[in-house]
Amino acid sequence: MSTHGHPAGRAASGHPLAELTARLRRGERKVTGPRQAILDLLRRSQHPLTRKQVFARLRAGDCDLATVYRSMQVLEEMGIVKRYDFGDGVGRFELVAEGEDGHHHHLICTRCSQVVELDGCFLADLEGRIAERNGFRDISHRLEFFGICPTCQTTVAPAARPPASAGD
Amino acid sequence: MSTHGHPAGRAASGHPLAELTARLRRGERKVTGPRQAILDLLRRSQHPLTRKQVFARLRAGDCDLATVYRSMQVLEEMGIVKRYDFGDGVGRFELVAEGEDGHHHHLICTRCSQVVELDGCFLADLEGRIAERNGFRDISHRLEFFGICPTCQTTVAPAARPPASAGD
DNA sequence: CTGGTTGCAAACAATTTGCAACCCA
DNA sequence: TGGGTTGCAAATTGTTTGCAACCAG
Repeated sequence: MSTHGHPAGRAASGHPLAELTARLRRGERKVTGPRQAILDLLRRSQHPLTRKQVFARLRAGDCDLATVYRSMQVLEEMGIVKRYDFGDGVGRFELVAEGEDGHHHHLICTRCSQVVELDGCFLADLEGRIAERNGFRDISHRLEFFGICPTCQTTVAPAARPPASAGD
Repeated sequence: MSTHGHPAGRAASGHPLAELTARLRRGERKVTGPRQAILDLLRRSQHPLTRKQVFARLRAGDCDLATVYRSMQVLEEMGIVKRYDFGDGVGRFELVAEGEDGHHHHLICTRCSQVVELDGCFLADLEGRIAERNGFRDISHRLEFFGICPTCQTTVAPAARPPASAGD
């Protein structure tokens, strides 16, 4: 497990659109225009997108905002996308590779909102220990890192805030 | 560092109301009725509360909902409370002991929303490694654990959902 | 064909803001 | 007394839902 850089098989061209739509069909769902547009958009994105960002990047008329909401919900239920929370109360969605659970973490710049994908997870043992000590089962976790990226370190501090807009 | 049970000096009677209001004064803020009511409420709570929960538990007329929003913001800016996100998009607030940063994690039951406070943090070294490899500075993180608590394990599964209402 | 989907608008919910009255310092 | 605070209401913003028209299978 590496703890830096872009992941190997995730994001970008790693998901042919055809494979994604096939997953929809297999799940008894229809392959519609809006869904293809959304999947194609996520497919070409390296990092998680908010629903508003997805809507904004769609060509006007491609899909209604309400449909983006409904689609993300369906895709999440089917395990095709996974939702991440960067602590600002806005859900962000990322494609999950076929057959995987998509679990990984991010390093987010609190100045410019740049996102670094961190491969793998390093908390398996800790998680097990915590589950045991507290008698919990089916344990999981959410973990994200925040900091100032190299670029922003050389810049005069703008409006230091938790991650939010920047990419919109 | 322990990884279980209720923390030693946090929560509950650990914060005399007088100490809290003193912190307000020191921060050039006024000690008002609503603020005292909110602080007293947080003081007696073992776990983080949402703004709506705070409002609901106040005696009617003690404070307006808009004031709860404004107060939590002031208290957060002053470092008197810290916000936690349990992944459901709802901010939860917990008092921070004088002079501390309040950093710790939670173990949340996804069935009944019970919260276990986990003392201390075990990611210092990992955090440093990640910062170094990616050239980030002022790094921090958010980490929460989820699972099924002992009680809910013996119960017929209700509406398994991410943590949300339950305590409202 | 036909039921899952979508667009559109209305309904809800959560959070913010304007402003005059109020009250702590 | 004066400026930070508050209550109340209206304005925003984010998310969900009802329903008739539509279209993928």
